[in-house]
Amino acid sequence: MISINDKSDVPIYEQIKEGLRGLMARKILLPGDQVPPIRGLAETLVVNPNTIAKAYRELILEGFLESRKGEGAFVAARAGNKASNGMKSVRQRLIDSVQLSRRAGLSWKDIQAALEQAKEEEGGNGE
Amino acid sequence: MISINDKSDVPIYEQIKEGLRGLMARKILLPGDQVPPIRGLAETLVVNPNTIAKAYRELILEGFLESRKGEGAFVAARAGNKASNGMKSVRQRLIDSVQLSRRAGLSWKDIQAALEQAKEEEGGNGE
Amino acid sequence: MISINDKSDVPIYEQIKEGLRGLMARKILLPGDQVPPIRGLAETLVVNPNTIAKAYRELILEGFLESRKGEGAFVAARAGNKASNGMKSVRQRLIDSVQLSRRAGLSWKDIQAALEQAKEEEGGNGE
Amino acid sequence: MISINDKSDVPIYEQIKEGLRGLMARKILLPGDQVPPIRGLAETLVVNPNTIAKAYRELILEGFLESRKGEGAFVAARAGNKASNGMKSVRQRLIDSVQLSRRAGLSWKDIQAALEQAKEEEGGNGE
DNA sequence: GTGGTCTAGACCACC
DNA sequence: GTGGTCTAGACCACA
Repeated sequence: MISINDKSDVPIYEQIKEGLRGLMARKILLPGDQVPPIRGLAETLVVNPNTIAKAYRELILEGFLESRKGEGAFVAARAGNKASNGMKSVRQRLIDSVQLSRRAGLSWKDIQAALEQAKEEEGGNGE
Repeated sequence: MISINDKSDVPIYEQIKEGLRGLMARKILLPGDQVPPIRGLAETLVVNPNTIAKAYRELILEGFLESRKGEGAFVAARAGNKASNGMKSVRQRLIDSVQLSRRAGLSWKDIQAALEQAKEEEGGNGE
Repeated sequence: MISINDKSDVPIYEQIKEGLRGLMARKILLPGDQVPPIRGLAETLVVNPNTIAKAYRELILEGFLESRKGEGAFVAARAGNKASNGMKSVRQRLIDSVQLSRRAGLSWKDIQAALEQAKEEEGGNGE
Repeated sequence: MISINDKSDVPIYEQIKEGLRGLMARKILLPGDQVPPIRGLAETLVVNPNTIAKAYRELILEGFLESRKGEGAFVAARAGNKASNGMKSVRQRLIDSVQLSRRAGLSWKDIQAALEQAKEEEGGNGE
């Protein structure tokens, strides 16, 4: 459902937030759906439960999730639309990353090639 | 020679390291060449000399540079090859970044658009 | 745990690095063990936290330590073996130093006497 | 006549000074003897002539050498006796080095063994 | 002039 | 609380 790259310099809790937002934006997680319990997700992702808790807490503050005591956390009503907004930072980070690669000497051709490689590694299905 | 984006969340000293490694990989800086003096580079990049020193020191530890006290820092013998290898990791990081964006819900079209934006922000001259 | 001689011309951060590597090589610090927090160690050794941070950072780059943000720094998996190897270089440096003393005209007797003096200054407990 | 270890962290000019002082103390260089010309010694040791010049300059200031314009530098009258005094710093450095090794985890036995090894590498003739 | 070390103190991110 | 980055400025060693 969500995958983590713990070698990335992107904080784990951010990766989780973005993973969940992505699932919402792509309508895989729909309003009203329950998101995985903190403990369970922490176990499957092998991260500290506090880290999951932080991700959920922020998503709640940002209005993507709602928590119901004793039941768990659920996707909020208009989360799908909002999720597209939160995506700006993801985009900016990607741009930063490209610019860093440029400064490190990669040509645009190299970068395009890397992009193709990422596409292939994923399974090659365009979207 | 090297450019810095101090708004990026990539540490300045890392940007400097990668910039220099890029110049080595592209054979613009050749073994034996002197790299700019710490204080001078600090002045042109408008950063603290310690930050440059940190970058240089790590490049020395990694074998890309050699320093001769009182003389300056110089590109090490096999720095070019090592830098080319290091380039692979830069590339890998870019791929990681793209994959992370995908997981966060960006479409390939979004990613391509972000790439174009990065190109424009840079000045638009393809390579 | 670690002792510092700030009158030595060996940099403090180097003394700290070697002290820690020694503890690893002697299996007093085992893989997974947490090393003292930067600020705490800085306080007990009466040095600037940056100096400790520099030592830790280099040990991380060399693969002896791992750091987890917000948690602390920990002894890396195969640190013990690496440290034992590193010990060789310590030994070699000692040999270099002895040979330098010889070239400077010290007799073997002088050198032996110096060794005894070092032993006494330490507290005299053989090992 | 003199050998240099450019991997040592002892400055080259110090190694040269100590080498010369050692030759004086051991009566190999006698008062009135001419020491090698700066250029020649720089060439044989493969170091910067400035470095030799610095060593000579300091030895002159310390009274070990005398320079005669147009002729070269010569061992001063009572250099032999004085040389033994200069040896204190050499000794101290050796002690520092031993203490550093101790802090790095070497046992006294290790250190004694290293000493033996240095002796053997030299040729084994006690003095 | 060069690089190397150290201090003091700030601010940030993460847990 | 933890480590990470950066600044400002000092002092030293070397060429």
